[in-house]
Amino acid sequence: MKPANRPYHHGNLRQELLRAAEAALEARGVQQLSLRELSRKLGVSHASPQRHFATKQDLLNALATVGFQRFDAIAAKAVAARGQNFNARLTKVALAHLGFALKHPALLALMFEAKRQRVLPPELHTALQTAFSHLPRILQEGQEAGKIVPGDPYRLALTIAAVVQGLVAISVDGKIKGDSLKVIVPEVIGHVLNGLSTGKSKV
Amino acid sequence: MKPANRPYHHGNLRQELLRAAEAALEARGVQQLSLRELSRKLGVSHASPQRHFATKQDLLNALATVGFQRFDAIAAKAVAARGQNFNARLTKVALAHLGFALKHPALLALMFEAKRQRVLPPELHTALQTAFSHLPRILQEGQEAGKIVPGDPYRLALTIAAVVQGLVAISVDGKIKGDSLKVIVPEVIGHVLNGLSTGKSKV
DNA sequence: CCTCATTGTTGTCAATGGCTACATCTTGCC
DNA sequence: GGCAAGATGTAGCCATTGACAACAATGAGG
Repeated sequence: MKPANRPYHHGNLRQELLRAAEAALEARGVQQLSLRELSRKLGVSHASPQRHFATKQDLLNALATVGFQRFDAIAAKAVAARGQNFNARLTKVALAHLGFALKHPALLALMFEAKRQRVLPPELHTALQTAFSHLPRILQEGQEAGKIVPGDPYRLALTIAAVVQGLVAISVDGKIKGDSLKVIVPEVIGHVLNGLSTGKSKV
Repeated sequence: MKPANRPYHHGNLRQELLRAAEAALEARGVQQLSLRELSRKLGVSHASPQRHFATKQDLLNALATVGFQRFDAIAAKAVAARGQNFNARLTKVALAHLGFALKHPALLALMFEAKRQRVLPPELHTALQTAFSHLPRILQEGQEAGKIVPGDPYRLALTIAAVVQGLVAISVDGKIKGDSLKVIVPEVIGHVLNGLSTGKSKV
């Protein structure tokens, strides 16, 4: 079965499994994801995944964890862009969030499904926490500059993330009534920021 | 196997299957949902579900459909309450949405997961559409009264629904950093409504 | 080199979803 | 009333799957 040119030890089967799993996930959904199929596709035996993921759920959790880590990296990058006004920065983060959602819809769904487990693996938990830890920083700066209404910055920030996540959830194929989220999100974020800003009356 | 006091024909196996499936879903998650287990629990043969749901996914879709229908009913009721100011009515709808989410978390997750299918069954599609058709009506009235900023009422309404749905998705066990969504949601909705209102400067 | 932990393999098992052929009940029609 | 036809439930089978256990190959540290 094994091509004989490939060494007995695969080398980095864990990484390859995650890669293949993500591909299969986006291609055919969680329900159709089979460990044995992954093994076949990678040319290894059907039991080898067990050395890296004790159970199928463990693999899914690992997948969700790297998902949140990538999400975190994107958000961090978007947040890092300094020197702009708050609205622009917040919109940037929201669009980064949206971009991830449009690029990896199945993975994002898996991430939030994994989060629903009764007890989550610590890595998943921390990855989840840190992934949503960026927005508050911006908002806090906004508050210190007197441009954002007072209140727990974490909660205020959550509003932005929630809007994007909710729009993604409610949309079908990244569209709402035929209009792309890429158009809708900035518009909606504009309304929300309008609500979070101190005394304004632009329309 | 069959107790002999129960007639050969169950009578309303379809309904019972849906009921049992929802219970099992909330109790143990989608992954652990087994048609055969449902059959055993209802005391019927393992093949009988096929008469009502050609495939397991069909059952899940039916479950999602009734979910959206119940969701729709709740939203409709909340919307129907007339004679109040717009903020109160919109908040009411949001809280109804939240109440559903807290009561049937697994079902709600299933609903939005089902929605991700490449092609959705027509009943599911229409149930989904109508479930989010109530908010726009209120907002439109608000616009006609000049209290809500102009724009497609459907999009504006979506903002409310998206916030709730997103908060639910991001929260863990109905809580965010230890604070119940029941406290957070009205607060956040307040901010968003502030952003959707015409000329205001409260705060 | 030689031990031993790591990683991969083969073989097996129970459970599952789905299929087919068959049994039983119900309804509509004469 | 009864009977034909469809609807609903059953029994048996199959391929696939996730998980487990016993064994094999590899490579790293002494």
